[in-house]
Amino acid sequence: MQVSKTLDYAVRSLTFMSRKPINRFSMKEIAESQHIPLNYLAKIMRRLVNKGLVRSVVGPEGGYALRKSPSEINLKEIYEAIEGEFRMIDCMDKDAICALFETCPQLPIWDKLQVTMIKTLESTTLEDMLNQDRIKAV
Amino acid sequence: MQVSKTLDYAVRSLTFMSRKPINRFSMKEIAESQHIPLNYLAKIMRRLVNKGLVRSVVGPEGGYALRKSPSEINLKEIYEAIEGEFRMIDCMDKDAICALFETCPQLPIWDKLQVTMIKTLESTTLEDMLNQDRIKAV
DNA sequence: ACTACGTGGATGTATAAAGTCCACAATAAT
DNA sequence: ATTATTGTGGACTTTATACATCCACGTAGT
Repeated sequence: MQVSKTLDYAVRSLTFMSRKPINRFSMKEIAESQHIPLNYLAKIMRRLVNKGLVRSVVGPEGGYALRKSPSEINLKEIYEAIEGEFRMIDCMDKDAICALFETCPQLPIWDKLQVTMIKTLESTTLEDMLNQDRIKAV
Repeated sequence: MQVSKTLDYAVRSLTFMSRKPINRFSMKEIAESQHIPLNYLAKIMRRLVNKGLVRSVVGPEGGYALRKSPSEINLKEIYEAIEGEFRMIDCMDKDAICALFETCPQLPIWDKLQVTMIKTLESTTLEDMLNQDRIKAV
């Protein structure tokens, strides 16, 4: 029940891109500013591109740009681009039919928790992150 | 951001113990009914005993019993017994001083999410699980 | 004394997360 | 056209953690 490093990297990168009104950030630029291994970031960016959160341009002067404004990109989209559909828990027997399914009192509870999480993720956008600047806050 | 199998095992076991007004469940009994490897369950139970959620009796006719009523045991306690303190995310640089800390716009957001999660976990008790019986519900 | 049962810790295994590498494709500048 | 730059796609390796197993020991009921 933790945010993976990979998801953190993705959020960081997108937040970084949200901060300046520039529409082209090179992978190198992002990787260095956010302390992310370049090749690993490449992999992450591909997912964001494929899921339509980010546009990419190849070649010299190439790089990435957000496809939507920061206020229109929420954490749920980012989560799903990186990790796939959000599921709080898998059934005991992940691959076969779970013998305990019918009398599984905790399932509905995890479901409820899941809904809560999804709603919260959905209602938090990149813009919200921008306004949280620690330096300002302190 | 997922419930681990181990936590699931713990919740299952405690829920199982909540269902009947008996105050002694052998490890074997729990393991079999919940399809949990016996030796692994042993390890889990030790944590629950150490954290004071469960009382144990050694020897013949020994076993486990809840120390509190199901309505007084919430998910947060169980989580913490198994996984330790709830943290949504670690700083980028887990072991050293994180270079990005001061200008880390996402930290406050993860904190907020964390608070939401903890509150929800805290307000859900074993008793809530009991009332969720799928068979009755359908 | 014997048996049933939990304890504690060491050890092993499987799976997933994190990270690396490289040949290739696209494009801007020369 | 050629070259330099930048992203792409996938294979591969490494490392960490979750999950699981084992066994010698302590305790208590008979």
